[in-house]
Amino acid sequence: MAHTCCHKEKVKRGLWSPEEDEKLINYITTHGQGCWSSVPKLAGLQRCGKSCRLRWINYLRPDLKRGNFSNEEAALIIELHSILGNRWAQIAKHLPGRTDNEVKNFWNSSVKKRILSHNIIPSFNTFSNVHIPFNHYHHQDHLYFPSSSQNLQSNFHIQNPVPEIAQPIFNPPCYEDTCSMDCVPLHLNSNQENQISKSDTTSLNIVDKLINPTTLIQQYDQCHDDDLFELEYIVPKMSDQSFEDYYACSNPIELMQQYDKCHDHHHLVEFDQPIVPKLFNDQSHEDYACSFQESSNFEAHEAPIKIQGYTSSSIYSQDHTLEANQFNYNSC
DNA sequence: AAATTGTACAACCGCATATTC
DNA sequence: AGAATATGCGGTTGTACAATT
Repeated sequence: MAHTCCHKEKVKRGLWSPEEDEKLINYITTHGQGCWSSVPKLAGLQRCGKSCRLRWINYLRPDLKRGNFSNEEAALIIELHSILGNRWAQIAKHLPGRTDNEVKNFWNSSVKKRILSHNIIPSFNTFSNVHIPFNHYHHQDHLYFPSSSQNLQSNFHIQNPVPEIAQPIFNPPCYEDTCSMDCVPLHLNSNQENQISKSDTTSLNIVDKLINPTTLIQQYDQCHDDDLFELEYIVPKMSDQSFEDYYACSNPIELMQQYDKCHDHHHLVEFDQPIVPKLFNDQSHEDYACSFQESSNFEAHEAPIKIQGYTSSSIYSQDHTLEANQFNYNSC
């Protein structure tokens, strides 16, 4: 069935011929990108507008890089995928000259295959010791926590997911070395701080949204020997980070404007988007901790919190429950 | 050499959201 | 305001080619 944009026309489908490509290139280079639904008629193509758009964006655009992915690109895709999940378009925005389709195909062929065959998440080192030029992306776009609907487990079709309730095997050095969360340096203004400190329910909700320690440890126990891919959600470890180590989840221009407004670092609350940790160069999977998908849902006004005294040891209490007074909230 | 299987990636489909009328 | 249309996205399929049997 034809798309709505071309229901009146008889449309060709399948692979594009060189002649069709030429017509489309000629039209777009002459007239620019506009209303795709009118392109087929104007360009003399028996294709639907949607197909023309896809062909241009994914194949004919002059700024496309094409060719094999470099090790740096591969590592960046893996890194971004651990944060963004299957949001290929978002990932592709960080890879100049690459399309969402290309990234998706690359993931589904090369990376996924590697994961399934080795039962690991390929780390940067898997694709050689590359230096990820994150500074290049610092102000160009935004990063998000994983969405609630997407996670590694569903992406990889894991056969034996970590069970909801598992018998924890406590091994203190392991947590301290690999999974510590000494500080979650988010930011809060005084009003918000008061609101939170006056409401245990609210503060606990926020903490719970950020981290569910019991499940974190249980899951980590299940797979801390390089099977980190089995963790439900992998996020950068948050420890001893300053504002400089964070991105705000806004669009790049907005981010820069907001950053300019408050680069004295004392008015971060003016950011109206959640703030997330910046990815570091040379991070390995050891630099990651597990978090719940709900972490993506915390609201901007909830984000500016600082939690101190929150170590991986302390979160492992005997009855596996959290007490509100385990946390100190400090404005920044 | 032919048939089969595997792989990469181009293209399509359906859906959600945005925009226009 | 709501319907119609356009756009963008992610999942999936189709196809060409390579590798294997």
